[in-house]
Amino acid sequence: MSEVLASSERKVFRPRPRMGLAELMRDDIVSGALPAGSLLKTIELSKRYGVSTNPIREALHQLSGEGFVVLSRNRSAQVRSLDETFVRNIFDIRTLIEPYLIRVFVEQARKDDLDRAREVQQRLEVTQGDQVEWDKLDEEFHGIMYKRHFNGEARAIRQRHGEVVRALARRYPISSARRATVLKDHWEIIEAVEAHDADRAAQVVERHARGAERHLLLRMREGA
Amino acid sequence: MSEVLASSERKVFRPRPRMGLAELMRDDIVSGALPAGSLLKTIELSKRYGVSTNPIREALHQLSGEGFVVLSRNRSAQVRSLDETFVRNIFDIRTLIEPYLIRVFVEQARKDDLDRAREVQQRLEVTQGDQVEWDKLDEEFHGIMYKRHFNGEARAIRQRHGEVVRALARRYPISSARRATVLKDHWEIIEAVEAHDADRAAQVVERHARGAERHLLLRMREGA
DNA sequence: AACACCCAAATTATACAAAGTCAATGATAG
DNA sequence: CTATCATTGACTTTGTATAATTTGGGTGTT
Repeated sequence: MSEVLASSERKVFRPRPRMGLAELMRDDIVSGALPAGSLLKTIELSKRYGVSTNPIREALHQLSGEGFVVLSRNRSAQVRSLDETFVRNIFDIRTLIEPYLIRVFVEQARKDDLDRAREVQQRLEVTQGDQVEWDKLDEEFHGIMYKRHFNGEARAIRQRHGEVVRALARRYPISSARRATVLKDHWEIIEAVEAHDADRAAQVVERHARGAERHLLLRMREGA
Repeated sequence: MSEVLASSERKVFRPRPRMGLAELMRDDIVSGALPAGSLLKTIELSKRYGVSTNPIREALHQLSGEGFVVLSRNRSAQVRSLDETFVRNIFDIRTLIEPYLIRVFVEQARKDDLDRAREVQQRLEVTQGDQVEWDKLDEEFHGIMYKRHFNGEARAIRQRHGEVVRALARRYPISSARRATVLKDHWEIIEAVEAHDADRAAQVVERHARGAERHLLLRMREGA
């Protein structure tokens, strides 16, 4: 019937544009490309990301579940502000969860896990300038210790919070002093795990998280 | 142009059916109406709930964010199994978060909060048979102590986990022995808060949560 | 200032097209 | 003859498009 819209004009069902529209949008939120408080209108977003409104709405629902946007009926979604309070909240939870996670690793750590951790740690030592590479290795280091924990819920919470923190850290890069402290903490964690000292490992991990929080907050205050 | 579909046949845009399709579906999941592991096909669901597939897809995304269903690309969503492992995982996290939450309440508790808590507690004492009423009051009791905590992320996690547990508890009702223990725990919490003893409050709350976990697991094993 | 009205945007319904999944079927090699 | 692998087709999800309708906020009138 209607040849008005020739096939040249019609958008042509991008098969798998998606390796995560929600992930894309989350990155844009945390990186500041979608500023806190801004109104996310589905049509604008659909233009911005080159998809129709349906996937946008689904992504918004997912992000709402994750706490990055606030939905209200018949109103534009709003970007959740990622301020100091938010960072503090996230790190409070992280400070509870990470010691809980590491205790299991102390008991179940295999030799090849520890070898891998040491290897990653050595690569961290020589990674100087590159923030992204550093973040990747740091996540891998901790990921080795948590990835086999039975509590998938806890792992998921830590994972989500980690993504926020990493994205924020890209905005406020790490100092070299902090890097040195991180490296020291990591070696101490490895030592504690090798010694099967769960209490010490948990304690170091907690201190490690608190240190990361303090450093990020400091950077946010002076860098904003 | 097309009058082919007369208004008699066309579904007529239900104006505000939705105060939570996702909530409806979540209840059906936790209550077992949508059995664990079953495949959630969007068309079937749209018939079941009397809406079109669009809202269904959005609800599925939200439930996926909340962890009740598992989405994989190009495959039907699957209902997450709410088994013992899941309960244990949730309570592990709850056992970390609730003591953290109560500590702030010990410091900030107002007189009217405590009065209200006592009032709710007295209503709990006389609530015998009604599981739903009991759950409502129990949630209100703890809600009083947590609702003003600054950490909205932690509150949200606890809230979500609480909903699951309550829904499961409807399937495996509480025993009268457990009720007595809960009442004793609650008075002990009130006492600790009044005495400004954060450590004791945290300790009691942790024990309270562990007790709830043990009781629910027991019921699940014998009741299934 | 109170009120009605209008408009932009969201919400829902529906239809259709493209692409992935899965299983059954059939062909082929050993 | 049997086991393995490729093809096919039904079913399902994912995406695009558009119409009908509600909602909430802003605008203008009294």
